[in-house]
Amino acid sequence: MKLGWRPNAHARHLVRGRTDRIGVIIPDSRNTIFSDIGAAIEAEAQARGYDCLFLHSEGAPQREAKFLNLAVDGSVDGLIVMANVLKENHEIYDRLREDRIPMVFRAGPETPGIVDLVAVDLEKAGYLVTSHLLNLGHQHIGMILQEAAKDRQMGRLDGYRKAHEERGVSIHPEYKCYCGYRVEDGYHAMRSLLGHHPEITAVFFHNDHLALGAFRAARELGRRVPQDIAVVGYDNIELGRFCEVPLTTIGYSKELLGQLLVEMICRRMKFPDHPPQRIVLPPELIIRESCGYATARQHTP
Amino acid sequence: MKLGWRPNAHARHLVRGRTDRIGVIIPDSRNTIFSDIGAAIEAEAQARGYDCLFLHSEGAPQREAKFLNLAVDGSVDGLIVMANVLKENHEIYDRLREDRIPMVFRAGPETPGIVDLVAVDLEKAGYLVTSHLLNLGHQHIGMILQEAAKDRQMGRLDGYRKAHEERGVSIHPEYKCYCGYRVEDGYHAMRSLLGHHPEITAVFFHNDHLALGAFRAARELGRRVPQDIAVVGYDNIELGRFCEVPLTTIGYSKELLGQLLVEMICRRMKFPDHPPQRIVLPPELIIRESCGYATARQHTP
DNA sequence: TTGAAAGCGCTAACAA
DNA sequence: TTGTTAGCGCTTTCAA
Repeated sequence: MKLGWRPNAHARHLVRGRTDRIGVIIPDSRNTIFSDIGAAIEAEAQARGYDCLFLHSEGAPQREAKFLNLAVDGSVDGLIVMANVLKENHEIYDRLREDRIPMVFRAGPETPGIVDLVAVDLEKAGYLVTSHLLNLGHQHIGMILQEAAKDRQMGRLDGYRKAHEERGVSIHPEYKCYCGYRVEDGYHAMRSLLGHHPEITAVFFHNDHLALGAFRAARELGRRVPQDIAVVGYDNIELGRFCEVPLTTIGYSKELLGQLLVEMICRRMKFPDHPPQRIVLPPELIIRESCGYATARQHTP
Repeated sequence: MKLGWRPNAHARHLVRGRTDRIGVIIPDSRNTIFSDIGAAIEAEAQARGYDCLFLHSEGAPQREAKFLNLAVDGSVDGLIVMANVLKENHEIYDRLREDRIPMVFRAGPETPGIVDLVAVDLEKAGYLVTSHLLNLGHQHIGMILQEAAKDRQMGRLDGYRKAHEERGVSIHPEYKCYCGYRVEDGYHAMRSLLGHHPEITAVFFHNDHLALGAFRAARELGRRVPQDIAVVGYDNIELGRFCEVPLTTIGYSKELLGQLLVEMICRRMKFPDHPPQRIVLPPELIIRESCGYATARQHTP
């Protein structure tokens, strides 16, 4: 054995037929929820002898397509897809499934197709948030959702509707709007929504990242959070705890989510013919201060 | 040529002796400044025919060491290192340099050793911020820096000192403290610093990410931003524009930074024997509202 | 136990 | 122009 010898990864992978690496496709590198879930995924993957490659599709279908190809060309053994872009690459996903490329998804439970996936119960999330807001006396509740995930938000809207119906409060479809995935988009959506419907006193955002843009919007409109306008997020990212007014939000176990995704991809890589599995995680309402102090002590970290 | 033929990346890389991929080592996946710079790097890399692998060391030397090995085993052709962990892996870096592994660094200009690097002029940054605060009438200015980068902050401190000396304002070494890299660490550092030194009326943070934790801390201490306490960050991340009180900060061209890093790594990969190059970028003071409205119109986006 | 040889799937060089 | 072949550096198998 020569000194200074350095093994070559490609030769090794070529002959072994696998890399012990899994690709993790992330839709938005600036939203720290994906850093959190990514960290959980990586921890579990490490424990099972896999390395992770994090791939940022940034909402671009052709980028996602390129990353999907990494599984085809053998650069990774399997794929965990946290991306939103499903319909644009529908054909590619179909082909991958035919080719038996190991893939698992993190998505809403209503994602179509027979695939392995871990999801959060969005209907329950929508119901928990809306009930909380209605209980606090809000009658005009806005929703700002992410355009890219539009076709997978039925659950959230169902929960919203159910909570209203239970209390006999009428629903205004025009209180719902869609925006992009950047903080800036949350900011503009908030300004626009409150501009058109000043009677709205509470807004439920698609995620915490978007909700962070709401604070400046509210301030510029002369509305104080939470006295004049309530704000609720989704994801429970760290930043939400450290806003000037800590953010009320929906949380779920990121550790468990990461763990399950890795468990699933490992199972799929080992047993390509097992039937697909779907797991739905329960959401939890985390009450901080952005909706008022009513029951603020309950969950503050 | 068979139908359904899929090329194998490893065989290709093995025979070509290169991958056209570069690894980008990122110290903290939750700080969005690295997403921004990463996006700039990737854009430039794409344009030159390279793909990027983003690797999150999360401040752990052994993780960084593992990623460094990707260049050794041929998984990537070169490395862009944005990490802070230099001293723990000093030996490894030395060996990589001896082995002629292409590497470039993003770091403070006082980083030791003869290496390719792109930096921002930290002394000027420290001077700009401190001068601005002194001009606004602040006499007791705190600094909250990142522990992990402690040995590379001389420049920033020099600028701080120079601004004080020019105005004959005395410096209190105890106004300077160090913390971790998470928002939470910024929050705790702020509470602790203002707790021990309530006379402080302005705080300059190591970066925007840490500074975001300051808002909640200030509020809990009964101090309003900016009326009772001024806050300044560094990096100009998007979130800083959308805080309830938009953050005054130091900006620099992330596009140019990314471009230069990629340019440098390409040069290094082509010409392993060229002498190392150092480029220092100018910082720019971006005045928003977190230090008071004095000259607030100047730079607001 | 140790050593030699086959071959993974591709590219590049060379021959036809 | 098109087709054939050597060989990249490893792991695994089989022989000694």
